[in-house]
Amino acid sequence: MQLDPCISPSMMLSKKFLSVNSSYPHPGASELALHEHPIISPSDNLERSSPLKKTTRGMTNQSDPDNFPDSKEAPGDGQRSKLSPVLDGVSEIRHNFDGSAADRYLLPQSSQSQSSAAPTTMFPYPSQHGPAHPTFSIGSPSRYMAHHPVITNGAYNSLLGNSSPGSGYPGSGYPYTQQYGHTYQGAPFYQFSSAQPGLVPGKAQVYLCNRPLWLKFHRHQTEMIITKQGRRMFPFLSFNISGLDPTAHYNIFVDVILADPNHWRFQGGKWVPCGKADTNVQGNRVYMHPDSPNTGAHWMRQEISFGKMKLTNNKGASNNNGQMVVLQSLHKYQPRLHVVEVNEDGTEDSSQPGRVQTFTFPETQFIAVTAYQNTDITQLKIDHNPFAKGFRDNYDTIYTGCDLDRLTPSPNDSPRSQIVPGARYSMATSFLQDQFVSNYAKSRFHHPGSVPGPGTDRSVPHTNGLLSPQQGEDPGAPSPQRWFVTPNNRLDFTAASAYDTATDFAGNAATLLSYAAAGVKALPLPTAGCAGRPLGYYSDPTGWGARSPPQYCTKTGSVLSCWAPGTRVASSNPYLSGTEEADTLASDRSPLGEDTKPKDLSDSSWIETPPSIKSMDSSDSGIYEQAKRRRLSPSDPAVSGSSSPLKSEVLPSRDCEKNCAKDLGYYGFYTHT
DNA sequence: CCTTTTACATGGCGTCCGGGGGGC
DNA sequence: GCCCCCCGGACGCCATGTAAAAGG
Repeated sequence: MQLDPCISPSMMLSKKFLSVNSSYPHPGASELALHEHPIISPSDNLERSSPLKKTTRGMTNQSDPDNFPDSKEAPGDGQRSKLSPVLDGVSEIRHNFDGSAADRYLLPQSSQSQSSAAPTTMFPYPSQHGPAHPTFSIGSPSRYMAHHPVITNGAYNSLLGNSSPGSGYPGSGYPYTQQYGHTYQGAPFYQFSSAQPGLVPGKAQVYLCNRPLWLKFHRHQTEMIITKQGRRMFPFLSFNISGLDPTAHYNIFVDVILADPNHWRFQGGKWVPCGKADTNVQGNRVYMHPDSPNTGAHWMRQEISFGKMKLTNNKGASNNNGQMVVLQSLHKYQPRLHVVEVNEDGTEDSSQPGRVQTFTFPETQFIAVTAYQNTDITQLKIDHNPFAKGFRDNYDTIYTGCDLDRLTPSPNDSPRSQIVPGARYSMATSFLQDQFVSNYAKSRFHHPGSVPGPGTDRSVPHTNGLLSPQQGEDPGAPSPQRWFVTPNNRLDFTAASAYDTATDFAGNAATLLSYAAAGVKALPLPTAGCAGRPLGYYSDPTGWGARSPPQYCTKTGSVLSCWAPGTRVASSNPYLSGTEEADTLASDRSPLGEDTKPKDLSDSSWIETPPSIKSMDSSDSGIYEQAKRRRLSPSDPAVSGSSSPLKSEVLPSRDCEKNCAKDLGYYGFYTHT
């Protein structure tokens, strides 16, 4: 992989976003998005007076999401219906970042093309037959309500206006449809025009809190179950936002649009396009966050979680359930986050255009299915979704990794606390565990000898399956449970300044921040290796840590500027980029003293391969193979041999260290591009 | 044959209720 | 004896993936 110096954001825009005139972004759009992250000076983001410095007034952010689990109960429902669109000069930002190495190194166009030349590639990124992302024109007011595939003149407000009286959510009223229809019509992939009157420079910076987990799924082509009654997403969408005006009011919602025009089928262990997507799908495609509308301070104070958002294939559900997003099975979708500035009463001020910002995270793409196709995805879901603990019957039996720093939910984790948004943000331990990425999977992803390929066919037994999370424990990685933050004590982006001073810890700033933002509950941290670890999340200047740092995307003037904190290019930025390719740089990282400590954080925040698992993986140990099986017989020697979780905990740290040492090999694997 | 639907088992949380212990 | 608090069990609910049946 060729790495190029940072390209100016404007260049990126002109080349990547503005020059696209085909109906769809080229087949590798997703990959491009994953690898290209224009880098700008953080100062650009401060174009406007820092909202954080402003005095907060009229805050109405005390609503407890838990009190409004349903759209019907959400405050301000009535107001939302009054929202009017601001379609002119909308400040829309396409936020494409996944934290790839591109955060630091931008791929040349040629590389981009190449990367996108393999539409069926499932690894490291899923097949992107055809465009991976919907395209839309900022200049097109219809983007918010285009009825697929035809863009209608409807407007954002009209959509809102269509909301059923009983539901404050646009869901029922949002005739949201696929946006990629825009591209069908040849609309520019991205369209920014500084000449647009009223265009407000991008203010918000958003990052996907649970991005590492998303990436894990993304590697295998994420699948999301859709049912008639609705199924929650897992991983669910969770964001942290900064750069909003603390006193201004915003509506934040997610819509799900077709990522490409294809109908997909899982054949031969991989997803392949099969015919055209059904574009005549009706139903709600929007999920308004229950807290909407609310102040910027509210949105920035905590994590914005969409854990209650449900996916359904029941078209009728769109009329009576704002929580439901109607999708079609075997279609690929792309969720998007929209931030709309509104008046205090929740109405949109049409006199001030450019108050809508859209953020797209390619790694959150998924294919809607009624039954899991790829067993890898199934296993990932089981291993990471606390609600699926019942299927981890080998969870605590065969894995002997050092689970002191478990990254994945333990059997004692609370699924609800992890998922329930709002007040339970303060109980973010749940979220940490739930959305957090265990290390184990990475081992297989990074195994030099087993380049992750397409998922196995469901009829095919696991031959290279996944290890249980427990096995994936990284001895050195601090468990999210051990990262503690005073409840409701948000670690704002400003806290990132700590990155400048602390070099002892490498970590996932994004994750930490998200957790902090969520108000991670303080937990006793008896573990020596982790106890006393400060709340602060420190990056390693060497680039070792912070693989998934907050990635900001903002727009300065007409320029879309995305950057990953810590990008090496922007030396002034203390953050480090968090990318898949970043892993490849691991080998370049200078040792950080003790193996386990500095690396702990990075591992914890990233999906590093747990030493224990890696070693097994690399050695093709029988245990590893067994671990990959969905179910293990308790009588299995490998299982009974380490039946107690405690046993794993008392494993000599020496073993962990030894295993950790082996990790380098895996990191190195990706180093060679 | 493929996809979708449905019933089922599992796990966990919240609520309710009763029992036990302690204080007044 | 009364009241309060704590604890634990029962129950309901929710969410999950699995497996079989049903549908096209």
